[in-house]
Amino acid sequence: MGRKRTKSGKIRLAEVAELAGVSPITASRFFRNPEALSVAKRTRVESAAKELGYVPNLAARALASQRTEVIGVLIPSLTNNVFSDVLRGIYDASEGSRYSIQLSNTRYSILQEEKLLRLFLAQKPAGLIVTGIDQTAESRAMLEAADCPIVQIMETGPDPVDMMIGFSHYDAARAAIAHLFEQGHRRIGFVGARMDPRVQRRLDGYVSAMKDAALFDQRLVVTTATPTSVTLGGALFTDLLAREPEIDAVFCANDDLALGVLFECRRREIAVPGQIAIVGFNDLEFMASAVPTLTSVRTNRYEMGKTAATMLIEAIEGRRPEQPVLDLGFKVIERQSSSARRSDNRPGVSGAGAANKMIALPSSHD
Amino acid sequence: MGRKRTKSGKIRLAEVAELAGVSPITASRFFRNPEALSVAKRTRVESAAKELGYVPNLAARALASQRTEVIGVLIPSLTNNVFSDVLRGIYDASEGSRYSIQLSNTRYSILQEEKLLRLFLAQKPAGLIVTGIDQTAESRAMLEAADCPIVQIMETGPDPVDMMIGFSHYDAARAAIAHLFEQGHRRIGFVGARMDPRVQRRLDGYVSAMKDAALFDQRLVVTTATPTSVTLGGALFTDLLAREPEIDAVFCANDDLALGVLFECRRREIAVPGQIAIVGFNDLEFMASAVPTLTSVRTNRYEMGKTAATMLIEAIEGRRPEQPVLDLGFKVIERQSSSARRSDNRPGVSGAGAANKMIALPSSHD
DNA sequence: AGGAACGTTGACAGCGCTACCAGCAACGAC
DNA sequence: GTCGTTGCTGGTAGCGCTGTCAACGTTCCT
Repeated sequence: MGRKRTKSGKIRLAEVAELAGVSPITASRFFRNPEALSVAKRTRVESAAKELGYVPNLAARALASQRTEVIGVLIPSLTNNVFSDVLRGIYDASEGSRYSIQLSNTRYSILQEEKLLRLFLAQKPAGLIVTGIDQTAESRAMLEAADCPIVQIMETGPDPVDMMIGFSHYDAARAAIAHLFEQGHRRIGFVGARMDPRVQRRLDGYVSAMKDAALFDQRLVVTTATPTSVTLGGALFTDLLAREPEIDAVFCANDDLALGVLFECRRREIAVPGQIAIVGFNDLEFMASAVPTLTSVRTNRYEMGKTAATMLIEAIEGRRPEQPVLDLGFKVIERQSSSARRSDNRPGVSGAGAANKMIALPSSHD
Repeated sequence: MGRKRTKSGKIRLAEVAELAGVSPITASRFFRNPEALSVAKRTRVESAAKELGYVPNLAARALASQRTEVIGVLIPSLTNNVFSDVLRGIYDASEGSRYSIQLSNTRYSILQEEKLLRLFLAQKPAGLIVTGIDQTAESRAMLEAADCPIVQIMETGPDPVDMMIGFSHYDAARAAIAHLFEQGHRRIGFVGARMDPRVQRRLDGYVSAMKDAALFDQRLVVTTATPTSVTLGGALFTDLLAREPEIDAVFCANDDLALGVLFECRRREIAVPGQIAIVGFNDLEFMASAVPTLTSVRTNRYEMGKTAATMLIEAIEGRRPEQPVLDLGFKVIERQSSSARRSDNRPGVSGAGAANKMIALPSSHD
């Protein structure tokens, strides 16, 4: 009557239990909460499972327990370097745990995010990682009604749904501008692409810092909804120069744009930082090795992903972190591209030689 | 008797069936094979499902049907730009289908890959995408025994497990070297990092091309197992120059290295391409916007991911592609950094000006 | 010595869905 | 008119695991 071996030849929990001489339910407990077993049975089940090469059937487990061991991750982009670092952190943290990552790409659309959220939630994930704090009202309601831990990543803000880990893009932008002020720059342009909420907040930080110094001018701001790229950095900078030839610095909303600006300067024989200083955002690896080296705002992307996933897993397992909102901060990494202005006698258009001399400038930090 | 509404308040198939006035099994069929229903019942079930907001329980479905709707993807790195493009293609292709992507990172370890493969296979995935053709014997055996379609991506080779989509890294490297030969370069260095199998094959292609021209010299090759980076490109190039100061071109195993070499040249005031030509690999976005623009070998990464996933899904659903092995090819995109050597009178060390003149050179393609 | 408290174990009854097969009507072939 | 054949539908019986609860033995307290 009782089926012996399953037709597919797969090892089931029942086989393990039989070999170990315990009931199936005891074997089941071994995999969920080993401490609940006596040491004798624990070792018996363990060796039986190993001997048979038992692998639990996740679908059956999910069905019976009414929950899955899936962590849903919603990010806006798969190509942006920023997110690949975050993702790597998330995957690293999930590795070795029982949880698996289910990734979806919102493509910077909060409507798409809402749709994906609905899909995820229907499968009762163990936890959820979502990007940012700008969800639709509907998404927000779903998140709040969800009976699983949730971490919002990439930025901090008031009113977290549950846990939150990130930093203030607004403050980071202000710090970048403050650094440029310190170095003696005054007419500082802003170059931004994609203009997702976090880039927007960087712009807000830029605007407020400039206004505080009574230096704000709308003509200094060039943005586009187009996805970011190095080439785009050059194009936006070209626009900026056309509007406002007298700028002495550019704050770029990300490093790709900054690199594009650097190349465009080289193309136009504009000395960096002699004539124009450049500051990027994120501190991608290449910033330290460009010529001149490029100043940027370092953000802890890998740590953000890793910590988010770690916190989430802890919370799933009932150990809520003492500190549900974490600000990982940022750091302005000062390099050659934003060194102090030397003098007023700007090098002429044949300034390529001058640009080369920049190499002699000391790299401030890092 | 029969339980009415599930305690969790969730809508089940039974509720949909009841509202539609059909048996549960008929409702079930609607979601798997709508054509099998009469038009009347089909529309009834459809509207009932919509009205109740029914979402199928994937765990139950997987348990009952003994298979999942998960496509496993094994890639070696999450940070490498190359893979993020491939991944984007895979996710784009899976979107809208019933299949979900389960991603794992082998970290360039075939042992790790074997472990992950075992894990994946135990959950009976609907299909599998694996990177490359260098699996362990054990992995290979598991793949061959797997009863699901499999696509190997990133390169082509003999003896596919099932389907395969990629290109020949060996041929691509040879084409890059042939291009440099055409431009008059002879002492061509090779710079490579990580040295995973595909980079190794690029090196093999380089070696064979150089040997064919009787120009091979072991001192021209600088490699390291270290993961690639822009900074590393500069360091490896420095090594190469120390070994062999008389080189006139560098073939970089990827674009990050190429950018690092470019920066190092700038730092050393070596004219590109006047004194040294640079060719990269992959044709990342920034290559077209560097100064000088950088020649690279374009590979169709996004298409590779997208086509792989599309082929896989087709195969899962029983429509095996007529052509199970697909070579997506490559293309040498000739840009300023590898333009023809002009003359023998090399510009002096103050060659930065000369480098700037490069801007005037026409960009060949793209 | 009695009883509470604890730690450990097992029986039962599904979780929500689908594979399998049987049934039934409608239709055409002979 | 009988017999397949086809198209559609439904019943039965699980898929492999776990939640719940009861039962058991042991220890410790009073």
